Amino acid sequence: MNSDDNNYSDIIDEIFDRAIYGPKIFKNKLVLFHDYIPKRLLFREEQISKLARHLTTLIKHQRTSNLFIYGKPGTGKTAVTRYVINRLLEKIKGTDFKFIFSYVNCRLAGTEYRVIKYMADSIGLKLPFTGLSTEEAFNRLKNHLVNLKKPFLVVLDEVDALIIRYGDNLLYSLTRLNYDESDIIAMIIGISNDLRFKEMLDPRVLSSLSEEEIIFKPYTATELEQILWDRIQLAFFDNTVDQGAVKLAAAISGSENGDARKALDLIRVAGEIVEAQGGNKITTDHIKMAYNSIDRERTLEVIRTLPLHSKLIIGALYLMTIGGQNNRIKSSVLYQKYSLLTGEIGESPLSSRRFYSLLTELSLLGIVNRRIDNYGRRGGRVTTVKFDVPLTLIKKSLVEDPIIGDLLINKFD
DNA sequence: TTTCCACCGGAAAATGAGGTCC
DNA sequence: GGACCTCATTTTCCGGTGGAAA
Repeated sequence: MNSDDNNYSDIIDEIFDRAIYGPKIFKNKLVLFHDYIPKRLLFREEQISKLARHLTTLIKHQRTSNLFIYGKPGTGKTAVTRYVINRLLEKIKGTDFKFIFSYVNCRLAGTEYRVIKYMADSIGLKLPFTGLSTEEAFNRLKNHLVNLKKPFLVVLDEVDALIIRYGDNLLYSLTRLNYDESDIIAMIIGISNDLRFKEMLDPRVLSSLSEEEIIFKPYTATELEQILWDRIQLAFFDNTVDQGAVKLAAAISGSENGDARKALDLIRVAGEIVEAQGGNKITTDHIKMAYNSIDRERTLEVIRTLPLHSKLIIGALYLMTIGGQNNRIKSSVLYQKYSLLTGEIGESPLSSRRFYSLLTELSLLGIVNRRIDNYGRRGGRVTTVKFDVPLTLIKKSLVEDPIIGDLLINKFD
C-alpha cells in the first residue's frame, strides 16, 4: 500500500465515522422531497375546497365538467390535486361510491401514445410499448372504460408539454368521451404551468377543458417561511435549524417565483452539508452554500447526461477557450473544431444543421451563451459563443466521460 | 433601395431500432 | 415472415434574417 492509499483510507474513514458516529440533525428527510404529500397544505384552503366540491359530482355518477388548474412551478398544484383525490379515495373506501383514477405527467410520458399507455396501465389494461397505432390504443382504452362501468377521473399534469408538441387530438378525444354513445363518465383535470398554451387549443377543446378553473398564486416569502417551519418540525430534530436560515431560504425562493420546492431543496441540501461537516445546526451560511451547490450540481448533472455529440461540441469549445483564442468563438469555426474532434474518436461529424440544433439546446440549458453580430455585406451575420458556466465545472464533467474523457485529458494538461 | 453575406431554423423525409398483428 | 406501427435522431432542402456595403 503506498502513501496515496493511506491518505484515501484516512479520508474515507473520516467520512464514514462522521456519518455513523457524528451528530444527526435529520429526523425524517423524506418529508423534504417533492413527491411527499403533507397531511396539511398551508395557504391553499380555497383551492382545496373548490377542487373537493368539484369532485363530488363524479362520485355521484353525474356527468360533470372538466377542470383546468394553472399556476407557476412549486405553487402546490400537483400536491393539492393528489391530496384531495387521496382524501376522496380514503373517504369512499367501503362505500358504494366508486370511480377509477389515473394520474399522468405528460412531460414525463413524452408522447400521446405513452400518455394513453400510462392511463391504461393505471386502470389495469396492458398495452404494448409500441406496435399499435395511437388510435387503436385509445380505442382499447375506451372499450376497457365501457366494460368497467365506473366514472373515470384522469389528471393530466404538465398538459401544456403534450399540447405544444403533439397538438390537442388526444385532449379532444378525451373530452368527447362524455358525449358519444359509450355512456362513459369522464372528468379531465388538466394542470399547467403556462396559460399561453390555451391559445393552441381547438375552441371546442378549450371550452370543454376550461369549464372550471382554479388559479394557484405564487407563495409570498412570509407564507414560504411558515410552510418551511411546518415541514422542518417533521424533518429535523429540535433546535437544529436557525431562524435566520429559514428566513433566508424563504426569501431566496420568494424572489424566484414563490417556489416552495426550491425552499425545501435549500433546507434539505443545507442539512446534508451540516451532517457532512459533523455540525449540529443549519445557519444562513449553510443556506448560501446549499444555493451554490444546487446550481453547481444541476450544471454537472446536465452536462453528464448530454448525448455524445453535445459533449464533443462542449469539448471543442473548451479546447478553443483554454487555447487562448478569442473570448467568443465563431460558430462556424467551432463546427470545424468539433468535426476534427469527432474524427479523433472514430466518429463522423453530424451535419451543420444538426450542430446548430445542439448548439441551440446548449444555449437554452444555460451552458453556452450565444450572441449574433452583423458585419454586413462583407461579413454577414456571425454567431459567436462562449461558456456561461465556470470552466472548472466544464472540465470536471468532461474528464469523467468514458468516451471523450481519455481523449481530452491529454489536451487539458 | 437593393444586394449580399453567413448563418439560422422550420418542415419534411429518411433511418434504424424497437415492437405488434395476422 | 411481411406489413405496419411508434419513436428518436438525423439529414436535406430551402426560405428568412439584419445590417453594412454597393
